[in-house]
Amino acid sequence: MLRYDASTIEPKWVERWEAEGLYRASEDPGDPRPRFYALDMFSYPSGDLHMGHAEAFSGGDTVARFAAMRGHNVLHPIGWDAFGLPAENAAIRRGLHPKAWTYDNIEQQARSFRRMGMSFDWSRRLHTCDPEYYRWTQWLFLKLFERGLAYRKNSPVNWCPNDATVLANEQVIAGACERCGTVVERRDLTQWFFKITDYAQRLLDDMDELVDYPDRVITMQRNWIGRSEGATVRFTIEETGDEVEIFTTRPDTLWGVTFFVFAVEHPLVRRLAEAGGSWDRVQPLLERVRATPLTAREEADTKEGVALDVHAVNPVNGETIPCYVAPYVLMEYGTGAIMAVPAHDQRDLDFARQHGLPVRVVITPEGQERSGEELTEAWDHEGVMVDSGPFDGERSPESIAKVAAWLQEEGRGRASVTYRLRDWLISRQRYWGAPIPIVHCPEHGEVAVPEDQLPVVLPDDVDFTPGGESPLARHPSWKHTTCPTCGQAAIRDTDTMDTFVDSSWYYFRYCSPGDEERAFDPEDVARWMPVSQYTGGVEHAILHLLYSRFFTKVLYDMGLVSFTEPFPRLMNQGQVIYGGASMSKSKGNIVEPMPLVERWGADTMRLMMLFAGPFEDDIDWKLIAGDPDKRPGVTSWLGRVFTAVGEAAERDAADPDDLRRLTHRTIKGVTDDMERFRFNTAISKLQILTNGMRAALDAGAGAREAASAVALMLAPLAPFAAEELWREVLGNAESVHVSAWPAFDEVLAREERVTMVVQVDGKVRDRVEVDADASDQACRELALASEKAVRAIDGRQIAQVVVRAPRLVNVVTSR
RNA sequence: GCGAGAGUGGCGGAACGGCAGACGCGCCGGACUUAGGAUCCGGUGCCCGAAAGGGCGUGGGGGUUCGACUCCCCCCUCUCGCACCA
Repeated sequence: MLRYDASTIEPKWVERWEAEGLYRASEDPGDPRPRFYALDMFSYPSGDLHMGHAEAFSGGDTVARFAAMRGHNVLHPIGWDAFGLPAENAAIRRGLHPKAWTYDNIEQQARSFRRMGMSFDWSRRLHTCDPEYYRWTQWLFLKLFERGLAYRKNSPVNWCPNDATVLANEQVIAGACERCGTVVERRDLTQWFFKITDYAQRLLDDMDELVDYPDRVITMQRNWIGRSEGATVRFTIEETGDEVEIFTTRPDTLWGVTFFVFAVEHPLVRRLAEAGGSWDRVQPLLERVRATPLTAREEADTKEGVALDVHAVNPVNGETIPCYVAPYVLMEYGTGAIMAVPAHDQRDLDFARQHGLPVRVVITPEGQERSGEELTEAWDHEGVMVDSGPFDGERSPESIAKVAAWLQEEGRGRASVTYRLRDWLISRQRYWGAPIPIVHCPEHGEVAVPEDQLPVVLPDDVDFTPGGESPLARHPSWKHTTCPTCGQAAIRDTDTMDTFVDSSWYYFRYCSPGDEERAFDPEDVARWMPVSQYTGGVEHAILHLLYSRFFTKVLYDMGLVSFTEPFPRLMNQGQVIYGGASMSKSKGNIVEPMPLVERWGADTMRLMMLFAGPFEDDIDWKLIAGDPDKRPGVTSWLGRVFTAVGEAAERDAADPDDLRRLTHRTIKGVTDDMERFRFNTAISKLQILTNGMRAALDAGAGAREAASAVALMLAPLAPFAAEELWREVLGNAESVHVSAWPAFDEVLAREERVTMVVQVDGKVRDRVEVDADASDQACRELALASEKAVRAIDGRQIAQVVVRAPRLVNVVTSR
């Protein structure tokens, strides 16, 4: 009897596949096969592979293998997103150099990927921390700089006074530094930004091209970009004559404005406070807010604010209203100043009540009077405009566009659009990243490093522990250079780029691995891209995907690529959790995939992941794993597949008809499931076919056709077992992974006899075997002849008989 | 607060508006075994019943339909995302 033993099968095929170059994408221009670019979100080398990798790459690899068997020339590359803070911090904790730590992890992960049997084209392997790679990251920075899409400005950041370093928002936990627990401060630093806001509208519009995306990713991106339509209106400060613009989505409430509020960072605040004589009251507020960490700002309490003691003139009615400065108005959104309409905005109402400001109702529910003084909740629903000059009686919200048009005519404002999206801050005052290829010249300012001097190499001999300024700035010689323009002494930019810059273009590089002349060859990219199927975690639903979409549009504008969306199809795997919570070291609930692979095999690991449920759903390992020393269910199944295929291979008899029908029905169903990434139901159908083979073999019949079909369909899911069966047991010469996906015979796939359900008044009373092509009339007669149905009808009159041949007859009685 | 998604046996999960619980795990019983963490066979939603059979069942309540896990409305719970966005 043929026994299944992963430990002898799997290492053997890892080596043979490698020797045969089985997964190398073909660059032969004469290759007639359609291309298929199967892309997995590349790995971050923070240690060995974890369960999340195991699941995501199991799915991605299944997609790639299925595409290959369906006749595609598949590009399935792998690489490492290897720069960045997590690696740097982990290395510092261990007293290692980030480079050594990172490359060690990459090697470890690469070994694990091989052991798992991933069908990668290893010849395209890349690491974003290689100078050969980040040279082109720097080149892309320069291209953005040339186009005015990379610029420097002063911006507030989170600052840990103990570690003396800037922290990313994600590193601030409850207002404190994640490493030392010190309360984080706010500092203003000059930083590099990418002008992604220029592309806000295109990033929205082009979502139409994302043909197969999870809805929630679309929604999250849409919300993140946060487009709001409304109007920009110009108010004048009475005391100083300054003109101040505000953005509002509700220009129809302009006649209800009773005060005006500035954000604390608004550039006019100090001047106005001095003009109004309120500076001694305003200054403490500004200082307090400045000292508050950015992350805590958002939770800051309600309606504090200070009167500036100056006034704004409402351009629609000439009214004079008091001005305030308050933290609830954000400098980052709109213009950093707002018109306040307490009757129709809850925040404004809260503020008005706190500060004793008037409330004026200008939109009322149809036919109702409302007094502002009695209002407890702002009215933000539709209604009719009142006390609104020329617009009295107009219906809101339809009137919004009319008011905006009128503002424009009158020269007091204009219809406008505002986005929540902000420019992408890419500066990091940390060591482990691609240096920003800019030289600061005392005479010429920010000067691009000439392309032929790239890469600006990250030096190894750096004290990279955080401590006051960029580690690169502390290097004794690195930053000293000459200005490319004038040759005078100049200083390199000592910041490095956000890791997300590295990962925003790696999928282009895969198309032209090792190209020393350019980031990628447009012809290679034209041949392979856009990506056919992108697979990865939903945690990248916003940043990585948005940045990649942005980069692609910039490259399109540069004429280097002919498409504007890099990933029209995206598949998100769920997370692997444990006991309802994410796995983490502090919870002590981490389960690693490699021990499972060593013990039961990579095929078992893959099948456990894919059979656990729909690919996009979370997997709670605690619920599906069972005893780690006991043979998992999917392993037992592979064992049954082996014995059945082994017996079938030795038997001469033909497959019996009912097994043949089951085989073809299974091919049809599994093909459909695979196309829709329904791996769990595909596996279930293969298990049913396995059971069918067992029954046929036990009855003394053959099962060779079924055996071949099983081996082929198993190939994308359990590649080692499938290969062993295909080549060693069934005696095929070619690898199962370059064999054609099985075809099915429509006639055989159709069922011959089906179970017809007989219902009486909607309740199942009998089941009758009928021919699959039975007529309505025949089904009706059979149903009415059913003894059980007759008993259930119990002599009542039949009001209606619903027939859905051949599956169902429902006899409705009158009562 | 706003937005999105999800609630089905002991568990993971199946079900073009038409047999609810496929497939698997677990469990129960049996076979083979020195052994079982191996393998094979049978059973397994809940309740009543010896059985035949009957009743109840997809978070709760309404609705549409001959027929609803599926479609519509309201509510509850959970998960995720955003969160003073003017």
